[in-house]
Amino acid sequence: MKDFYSVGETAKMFGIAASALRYYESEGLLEPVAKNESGRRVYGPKELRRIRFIVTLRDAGIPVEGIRQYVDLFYAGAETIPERKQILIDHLDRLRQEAEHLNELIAQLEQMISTYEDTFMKREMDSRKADPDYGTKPGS
Amino acid sequence: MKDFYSVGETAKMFGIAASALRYYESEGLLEPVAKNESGRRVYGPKELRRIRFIVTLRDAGIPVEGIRQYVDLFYAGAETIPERKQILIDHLDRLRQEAEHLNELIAQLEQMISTYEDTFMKREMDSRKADPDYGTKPGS
DNA sequence: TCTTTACTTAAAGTTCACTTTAAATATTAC
DNA sequence: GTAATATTTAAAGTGAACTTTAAGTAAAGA
Repeated sequence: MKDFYSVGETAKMFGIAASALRYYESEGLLEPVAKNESGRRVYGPKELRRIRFIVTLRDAGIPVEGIRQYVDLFYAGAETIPERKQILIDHLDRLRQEAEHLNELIAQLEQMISTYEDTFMKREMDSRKADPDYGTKPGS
Repeated sequence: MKDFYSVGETAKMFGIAASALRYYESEGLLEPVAKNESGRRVYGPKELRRIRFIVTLRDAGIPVEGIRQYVDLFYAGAETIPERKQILIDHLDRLRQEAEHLNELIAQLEQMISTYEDTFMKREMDSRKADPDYGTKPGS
């Protein structure tokens, strides 16, 4: 279709806010975007590719600062390819650890919900022994 | 060992900050903690059990506000057990979705790192065609 | 005893990633 | 032509979950 888009159109394309695009630019994730005669940003195919890349990494949980470093390396040239790769590998490690932790939490919650199904709720925060007021309001 | 602990000792026990304990108290996750003659907080077995419960739920990603609701239900009595259970089930669902999303992201990053191992880094943000300056600094 | 460490409160500060606002200009829709 | 919508900037605001600060009191260690 078109080759060039406004900030609003571009934002909609990626499901983000126009202000987020300006923010990415201000943070150096995107090079200064070209402006038309009346000072409005014009996004071409090159910008769209970079935005797609940024959105992917953001979605993967890489912080804006990390992406900025990555982009800086990109501009530093091909000799930074191993370093860039390492950034992705490091983040992959973090994601895997996170996934592992998440699975532990899931197991813990499942335990809370099913194993103690009938009795746990009576003991969750206090045992009957320790809290004879169980089941009554604090001041009653 | 001891039956009662200071805020600092208690915090250390759970690997959180003393200020976090005061914060939880201020947010109604913990009932007002007893104070000694000189106005300092004293944490007994009952408090320790509740703190362990709170820390577990926080670790599971349940927001402070959600835990406050849970605690309120606890004080409302045994008839709120189904509702409390539902809160945990709802959060379990959220965790499972999160885990699923995380696995997709992991697969995506693995793809980025391994499938395009040798060529991807040259095409990640731009293709050669679209960016003939690839590998040089922006202004060169 | 002297000093370092721990605790108290209320209130302000922090971090991250944006979002919102304000005031001005420009474009689009009717 | 006019009104509504979109854009611009810099700067301030947001939300969550704490953390830090300030000013004061108390307890513990040498």
